[in-house]
Amino acid sequence: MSKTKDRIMEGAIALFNLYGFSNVSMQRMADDLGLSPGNLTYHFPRKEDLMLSIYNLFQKEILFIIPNPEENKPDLVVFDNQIRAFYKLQQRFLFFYLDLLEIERSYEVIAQKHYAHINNQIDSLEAGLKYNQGLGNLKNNDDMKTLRFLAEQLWFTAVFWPRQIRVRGIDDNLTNLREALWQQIGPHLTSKGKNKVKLLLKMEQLDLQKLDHK
Amino acid sequence: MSKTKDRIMEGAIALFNLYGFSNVSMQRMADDLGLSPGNLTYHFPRKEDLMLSIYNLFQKEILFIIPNPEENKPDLVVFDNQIRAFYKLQQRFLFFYLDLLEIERSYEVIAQKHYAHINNQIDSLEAGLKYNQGLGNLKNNDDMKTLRFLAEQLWFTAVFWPRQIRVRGIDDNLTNLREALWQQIGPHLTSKGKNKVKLLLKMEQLDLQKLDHK
DNA sequence: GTCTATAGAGTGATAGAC
DNA sequence: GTCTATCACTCTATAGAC
Repeated sequence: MSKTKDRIMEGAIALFNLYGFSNVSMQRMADDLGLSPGNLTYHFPRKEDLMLSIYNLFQKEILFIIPNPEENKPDLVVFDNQIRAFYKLQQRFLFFYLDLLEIERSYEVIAQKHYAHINNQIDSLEAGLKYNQGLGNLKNNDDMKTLRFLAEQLWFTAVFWPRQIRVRGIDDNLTNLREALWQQIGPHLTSKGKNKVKLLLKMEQLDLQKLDHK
Repeated sequence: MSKTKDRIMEGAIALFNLYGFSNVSMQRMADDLGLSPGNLTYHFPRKEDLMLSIYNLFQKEILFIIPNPEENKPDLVVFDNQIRAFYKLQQRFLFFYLDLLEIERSYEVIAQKHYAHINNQIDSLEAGLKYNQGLGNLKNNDDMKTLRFLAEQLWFTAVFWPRQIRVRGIDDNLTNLREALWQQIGPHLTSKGKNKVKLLLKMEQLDLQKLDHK
């Protein structure tokens, strides 16, 4: 991968995050990156080619955080760490979560790829929940349908979080997302699971207090 | 309100729903409505003026379904009807729910108006939940924070529902939305409330069976 | 109220010199 | 690999005749 190609991709991500995917033209990108438009289209002939490269990068990075269903075995602590890592990645590819529908409308190829990706992500979440059911953290009387529902709900909340924040015009932070997600899991936890989560969130508060005193 | 003005607004809503707000130019609208561009801009000098008129219409219609917090006293049956009416309105102003962020990014005036509207809607939902707590349909040990959380979650689910559907490339229907919302309310229902909801959803199934036999 | 015509800026994408 | 120059198109918005 050439150095310039890399620079263009990272620059594009930054600009897309700032102004929104549709509001960054190839022209504007070239200006901001100190490149000629001709050079830009030498590396990425069409805007779609650039988007595709960025999309592949995105998918590579997210599969590192939330792996395929059969490999996803997170206990509650690991799951909380997955949320944190996901939030970070979401900030990095923010435009993607904000403008996803517009991107899908423009590029059919990405739409098709992403449909499959979403199903895979929800399957992974479901597998993780089932794993915790086996560990005794989640209630056993919850049937398959309930866990599937919960997985879809968690995906929904996490993925549309940044858009919701902006649509409402309020401030974003990781704590609120984590709270929203754990709140949804709450009713499905066993008492064992509940204690683990309480400990998890209490440790968090202690850490925060320590930071405050610094 | 002039007849042409009305025709333009309804035509614009239809086109926005079909192709997305950003993908319908004033030019294209004029063509599709059989009007000259000049005539269009006579009635609505800027695209923003048209959007503002549509937004005001939208707000008028939605307040008829979900009134202000102090007037919102829905028992569980009424609440279910509110969901149905909301879904219908959401289909009518579909583009608004799909492209809200893009509209807010383009028109600061609408953004400001809508921030307030959202808070009002969530307040109404919360008031409705509290009312049902008083009726004994919702658990009494749920504190204020929990009900607020639930109200935000319900708003979130309902508002981003159409976008989620499209982003995943799956088919939409009212039943799935209702199921998702009742699923979230489920853990907070008293046994009295649970029975009412069961009855509500069972009656629904009977109705559907009747329709099937027709 | 409705029309034609057009300004002026921005869009993605290409050609060809160096 | 990088540049300048430019095409063909679309966008919002305006001017002025009828």
